[in-house]
Amino acid sequence: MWRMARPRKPLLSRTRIVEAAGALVDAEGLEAVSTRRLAAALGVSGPSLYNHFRTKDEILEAVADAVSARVDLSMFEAPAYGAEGVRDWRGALHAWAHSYRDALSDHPNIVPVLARGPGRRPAGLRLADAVFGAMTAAGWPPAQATRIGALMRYFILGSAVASFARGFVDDEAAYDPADYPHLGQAHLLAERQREVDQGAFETGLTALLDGLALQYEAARRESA
Amino acid sequence: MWRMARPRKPLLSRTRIVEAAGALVDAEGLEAVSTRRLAAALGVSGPSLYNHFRTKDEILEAVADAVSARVDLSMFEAPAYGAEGVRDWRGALHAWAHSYRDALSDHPNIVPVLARGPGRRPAGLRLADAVFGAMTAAGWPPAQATRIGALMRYFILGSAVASFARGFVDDEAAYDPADYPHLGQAHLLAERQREVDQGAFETGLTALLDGLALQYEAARRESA
DNA sequence: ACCTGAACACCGTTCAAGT
DNA sequence: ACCTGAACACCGTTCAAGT
Repeated sequence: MWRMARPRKPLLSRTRIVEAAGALVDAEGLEAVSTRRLAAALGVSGPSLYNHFRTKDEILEAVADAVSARVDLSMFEAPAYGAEGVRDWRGALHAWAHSYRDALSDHPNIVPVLARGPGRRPAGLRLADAVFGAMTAAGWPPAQATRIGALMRYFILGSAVASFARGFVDDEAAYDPADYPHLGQAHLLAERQREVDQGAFETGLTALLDGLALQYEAARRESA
Repeated sequence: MWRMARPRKPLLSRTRIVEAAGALVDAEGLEAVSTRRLAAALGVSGPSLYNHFRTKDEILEAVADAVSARVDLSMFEAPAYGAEGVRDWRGALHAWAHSYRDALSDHPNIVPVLARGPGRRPAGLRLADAVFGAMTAAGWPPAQATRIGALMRYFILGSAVASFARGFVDDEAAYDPADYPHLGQAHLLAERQREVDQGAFETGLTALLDGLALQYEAARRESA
C-alpha cells in the first residue's frame, strides 16, 4: 500500500553486460552478438538491456573501450622526460606499440569496433592524449606529434585488422601457382602465420621508429 | 509445347549486381546494404540475387575486389629491375602505397571488407603476389619480402580503416580539456582532418621506407 | 527502477512455383 | 535458366504492463 518493498538487487549492471558481451565476442565473434543471445547469456530477456544501454552499438563500444583501457601508458608519464623534455620518446613508443598490439591480439574480434576511432570512448581518448602529450614534451612540434599519433594508430590497428594470418583462407587450392607465382607458401600453418605477423610487426615498427628518428635528428640539426 | 521460346535477356548479371552494390555502399555505407534494398535498386525481388551469388557476403567481396583491382601495380613490373634485380624497390613501394591509398579513400565504406584479407579475392591476391615478387627480385630475402608485404598492408589498410578524420566525433563537448589536456584541437573541421590523415600517411610512409632502406643497406654490408 | 512479453519493421536465405 | 512470392528463423528496438 504505502510503498513497495525496496526493489531487490537488479539482475543487470553495465559492467556485467559488458563482461558478458566481451566474452561472447571473444568466443564467437562480432556477428554472433545479438541482443537476444547476449540477454540469454545473462539470464534475462532481450529488451532488459535497454535499461542500461541506449543501443547495442553502445555495448560494443564499451567492450572496445575496456580493451583500450588495458593498454599500458605508463611509459609516457612525465618522469621519463627530463627538464629539457627529450628523453626516450623512441623507446616509449616502442613499448607502447607492443602493449597496444598485445591487447588487440588478446581480443581480435572486437578490433573492427576499435578501428572506428576513439569517438567518445574515454580510454581511446586517454590513449590519443597520452601519445600526443609525450611527443610534444619530447620536442616534436605539435603538428608532427599529431601525425605520429595518427600513423602509429594506422600501423597498430592495421596489424590487428589486416592480419596476415587471418587474411588467407585455409585452403591450398585457392592459390593456384599458375595465377599467383609467388604465393606458393601463402597457405601455411596457422602457427607459421602468427610468426609472419609478429615478424612483420617488429620489422615495421623498427623501420617506422628508425625513420622517425632520422626526421627528428634532421629537425634538430636544422634548428641548431 | 515442344519448347519454350528462347529465354529473354536476363535482368541481372554479376557485374550489374556488383556495380549497384558498390554504388549503394559508397552512398549509404555497408550497413545500408540488404539483399532486399539492393534488389530493389536493380528492379528485382530479393531472392533473385541468389541466382548469381551464393551469399550476400560474396557480393561484398566482389565489390571489395573491384576496388583492389584499381590499384596500380605497373611499378612492380620486371623492366624496373635490372639484371642484378635491385633497382628502385623503394620508389616502387612508395608509388604503389599511394595508389593503394587513393583507391581506398575513393571507397572508404568498403574498407572493412577489404581488411578481412585477400581471402579468395583475385585482385587482392594478385596484389600480394606482385609485392612479394618485386621485393625478392630486388634482393630482399623471401622471409623479409613476406614481412614487407604484410607490414605495408598493415599501414595502408590501417590508414583507411583507422582514419583520424573519421575517428573523432563532430562534437566539441566530447573532448573536455579537463579530461584530455592535449586534445583541444581533436575536434576540428573535416577539411583539417583530411590534412592530418594525408600528412600522417606521408610521414609514416617515408619513415617506413627510410627504415627499411637502413635494413637493406645493413644486410648488403654484412654480405659484402 | 528494472524486467517482461508482445509487437513492429526489418534481416539473409530457402524453396516450390512459374516462365 | 532466371525470376517470383511465401515462408522460416532470425534481427534491433519500442512500449505498455507488471513489480
